[in-house]
Amino acid sequence: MTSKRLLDKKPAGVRGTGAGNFGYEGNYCTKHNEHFSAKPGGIITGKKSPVKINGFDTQIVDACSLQESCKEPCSNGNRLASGREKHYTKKKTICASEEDEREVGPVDVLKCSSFTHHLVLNEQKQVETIISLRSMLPLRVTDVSAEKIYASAHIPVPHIRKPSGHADKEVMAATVLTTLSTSPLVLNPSSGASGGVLETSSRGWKESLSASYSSSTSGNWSWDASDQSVPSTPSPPLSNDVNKSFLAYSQGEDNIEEAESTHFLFEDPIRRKRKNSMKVMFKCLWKNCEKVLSTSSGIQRHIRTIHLGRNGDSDYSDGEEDFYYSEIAVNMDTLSEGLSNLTPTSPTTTGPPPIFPLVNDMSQSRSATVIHSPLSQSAPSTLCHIRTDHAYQATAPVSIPTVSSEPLHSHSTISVSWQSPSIIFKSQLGAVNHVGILSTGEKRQPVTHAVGKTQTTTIPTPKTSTGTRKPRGEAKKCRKVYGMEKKDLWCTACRWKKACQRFTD
DNA sequence: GGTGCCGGGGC
DNA sequence: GCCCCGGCACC
Repeated sequence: MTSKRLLDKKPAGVRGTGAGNFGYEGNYCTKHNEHFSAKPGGIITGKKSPVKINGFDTQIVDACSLQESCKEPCSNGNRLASGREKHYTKKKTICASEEDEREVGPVDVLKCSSFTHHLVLNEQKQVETIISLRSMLPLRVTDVSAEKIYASAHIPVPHIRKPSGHADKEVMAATVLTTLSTSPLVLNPSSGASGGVLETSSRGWKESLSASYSSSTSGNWSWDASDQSVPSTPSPPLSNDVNKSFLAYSQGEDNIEEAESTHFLFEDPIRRKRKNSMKVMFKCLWKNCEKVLSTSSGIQRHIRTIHLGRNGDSDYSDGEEDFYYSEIAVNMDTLSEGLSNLTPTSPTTTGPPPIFPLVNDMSQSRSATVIHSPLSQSAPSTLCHIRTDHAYQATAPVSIPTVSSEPLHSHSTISVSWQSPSIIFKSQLGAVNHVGILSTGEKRQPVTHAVGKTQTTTIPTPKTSTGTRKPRGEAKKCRKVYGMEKKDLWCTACRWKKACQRFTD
């Protein structure tokens, strides 16, 4: 998901935060795999149980107004009431901010103490929504017209802003997210598994909290003005921050992607260099459909016509298509690299042509796997051997057994024999599934990390490209063995001042 | 200083 | 893709 897209969505997401509006309209921030179904009357139910958070009571909302309000904002793409199983795309809109809830005034406000929380709405019907943590951020867009639209006649619409504590929480949330987004734990792709990210991020979150806030005796959080430098790095626009950092929480795999966008925002030269090779593609998430198109309009049209059975010529879109496709970033460099690596260019290359692992599994597990594991998906499903005595590029026999029959999240083992730098295979899908930060384009890794390690250790990190140099081999090289006078006996790599291929450690 | 080799450039 | 070389780190 691109930050841009989120930004684009934001105005719609926060629209109508006026009084009386609970901010449900279109602001159903969901996790990817959250499936909702619509009950008669437009009541949306989720599979999760309602949760009371921090002891706050639930809100009472007129169901009709809710229904009404949840239709309108679907302009942002998250309409939930079609009755059809929705495949939510990763591009999510900004949830109703807590600002919304604060505006409500007397109505008790749910506090977001977890990544998602659910609002239970009475009037004999249950409504659950998932509202993301980022909803706590001060996204304040006052739209009077939206107020009119969404304000329910049945809901008392206090215009009194609920004071104190909520604003503090808002600031706290902003700081938390800011801190997260600037935390190396989040930014560093080497954090590995998403679980680790969550854990470490959580820790940093707590630490940053304790560092950023001082708690008064009344129990209210107070902002320490002297500590506003806590987000030690220049903060990008807060709205971007919201997206990035929250996703680090709620969408484990997404943090990779989001971290990438973070780098964009921070103008990291390295990232920016690679950014040029990134191309956003749009993948149809419809079951058994792996259509990937380069334009959103194209994929929308595809979904409309193929899957929704609508008139494809019509540009009219109610946004439903948005649920059925996902943006994926394709690293064109690694794409080409992977293809060239997998192509049996060497006469000694054995084995069948690489078969790209197919997206069936992907489409089933959907976006969660889109950026799941770089190597498990990037490696060809066949055992790929490359052997050549010549080219230093091909270096050594590299076998990458991967198991296409296993779940994608199972770890593939990478075995690289002898000194050769490990070749990170990037098949087409691998490149596609590599989103951002994992696709460093690095082909070579220090050999010390290459042998007998799982994929997590072979995932290139930006740091590996700088600073760490391959230790010098102990074995004599062609130069020493043959001497300068017999340079023609040297291996090609030695002649080219590359890593010797003949005498390896 | 010699060596290994990475990164980059020319063709 | 082949070939070369500057430059850097290691020994």
